[in-house]
Amino acid sequence: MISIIDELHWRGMLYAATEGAAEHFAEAPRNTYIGFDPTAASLHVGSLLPVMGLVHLQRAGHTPIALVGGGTGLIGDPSGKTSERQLLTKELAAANAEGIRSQLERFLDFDVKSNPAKMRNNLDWLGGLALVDFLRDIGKHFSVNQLLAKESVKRRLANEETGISFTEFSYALLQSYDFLELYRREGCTVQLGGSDQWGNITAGTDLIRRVEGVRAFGAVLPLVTNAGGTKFGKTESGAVWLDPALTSPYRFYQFWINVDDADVGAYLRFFTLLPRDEIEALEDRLRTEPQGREAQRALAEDVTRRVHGESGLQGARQASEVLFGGEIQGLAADDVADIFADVPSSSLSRDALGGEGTSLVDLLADSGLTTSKSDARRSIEGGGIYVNNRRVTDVEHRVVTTDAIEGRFLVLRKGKKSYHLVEVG
RNA sequence: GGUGGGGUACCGAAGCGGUCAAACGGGACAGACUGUAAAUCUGUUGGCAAUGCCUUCGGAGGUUCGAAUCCUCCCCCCACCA
Repeated sequence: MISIIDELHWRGMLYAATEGAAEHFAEAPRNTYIGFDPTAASLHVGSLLPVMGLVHLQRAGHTPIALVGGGTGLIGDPSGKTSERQLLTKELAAANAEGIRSQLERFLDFDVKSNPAKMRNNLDWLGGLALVDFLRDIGKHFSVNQLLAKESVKRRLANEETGISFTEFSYALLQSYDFLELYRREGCTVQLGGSDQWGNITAGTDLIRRVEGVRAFGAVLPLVTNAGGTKFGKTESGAVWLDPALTSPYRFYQFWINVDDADVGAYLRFFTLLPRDEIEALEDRLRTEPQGREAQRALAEDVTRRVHGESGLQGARQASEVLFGGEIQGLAADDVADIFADVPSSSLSRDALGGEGTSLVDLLADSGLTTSKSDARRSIEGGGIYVNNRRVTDVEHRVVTTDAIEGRFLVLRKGKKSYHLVEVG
C-alpha cells in the first residue's frame, strides 16, 4: 500500500503534520476527517485541495470522513478572517450542507466495501448540545490564556474596530469537540485541513488526549497560491464553482486551460491523480514546446471530467476548440447551439433585425458583454469586438437578418475569451 | 469630552473659485506580440438621443455669473490630549 504521507509529500500537499502522523498512518488504515464549511450551496475550486486530500486518503486505504459543518457553520470560524462573519440561518446552513454532500459524492466512493467514505454533519451533535454540559465537560479543558495567544484571535483583538465576538472566540472549542465526537463515534484519529486550521486541529488533538487519553494526529495542506499574486480560484466573474448552474462546464474548463505556466505543475500535483512520471513529462513538454499547452490541457481535462463527467468535458472541449479555432461561418446552426450551450445567451426577436437592423452598440450593452453603450463604443473603437468571430470596427455598425447564422444565431465576442450567443426567434 | 487632521471615481492619491468628468499610480478592460501563458508596449477606464447634454468629489443647505474648491449645520474616520 502506498503511504499517504509520501503521496501527499511529493505532491507538495503536506504543509505540516503533527509528530508521529506518518507512523500512525503506516501502522493501519485510519479514519480521517476534513471539515467543510457550508457557507454556500456549492464548493468552489478553492475547496478542491481538501477534497483531493480525502480522495488520496481513500486511495491509500484509509477511511475518509467529510464533515459538513451544519452546526459550526452557524458560528463562523475566525481563522483567516479580519472581520466578524455574517451568521447563516439554520435553514440555509442545512440546504448548503446538502449541496456540498452531493458534490463530494463525485469524488469519493461511498459504496466500496473495504473503506467507504463517510459523510457526517456536526449539527447532529452540536444541535442538541446542552450548554452546561459542554462548559463542564469540554470548556474545562481549554485555557483562555492559550486561546488568546492564537494568531487568529490576536489579530482580531488588536483591531479595536471589529474585535471578536464571544461566538467566534469559542469556535476552536467547537471544532475540537467535533474531533472528539468523531473519535468517539467513528474511531477517527486524524484531522486534515487547510494550513489556517493548524491551531484548531492541534486544539482537537489536545482535547482528545485529555479526555480520552488517546493520541490523535493532524496534518495540514498548503495554501494554494498562484504566480500572479491574485487569489486562487477567482476570476473576473467571481469564484469558480463546482456547481454547473453557477459555473458552466465550459467556463470551468477554461479556468484550468488558462492557468499560468508557473502554476500548472503545482496544480497538476494538487488537483489530478496523475502519477509522478506523467506530471514530470508534462512539465518537460511545457518547457520544450509550451505552445502545445499540453500540461494545461491535461489539467483541465482531468479536473473537468471528475467534476462534470465525460459528457460535460466533451462539451466544454468542443466549444473551446471551435471558439478558439476561429471560423464560425461554416457551422450549422444546430452545432452552434451545441457549442454555445454553456456560453451566456440572450434572445432577440426576428423583427429587430429586419429593415435597418439593430445597432451593434445596443446589442452589446443589452447582452452584458459591455457594461454600457459607452463601454461598447470604446470596445469597438479599440478593435475588441467581433460578430461571428469577425472583427467590427465601425461604431455605427448595424446587425441585420442576414448576419444571423441560418437566421437563428449571432455570436458576439469581446476580446479573446468573452462570448455571448444571441438567439434570434 | 478637548484639540488638530481628514472624507475625491473600483482602490490609493492630487486638486483648494472658472480652462475639472477631475493629474498621477494601482487595478480592470481592449489592442500588439505570443501559446487562450507570463513579461513588455499601446489605448481606454461616469452615463447618454454624443463637436453637445446629464450625473458625480461624505450629507443637507448657502455665497457666487460660476463650487470638488468659500461659508453654515450634520454624519463618519484618524491622531494627540483627557
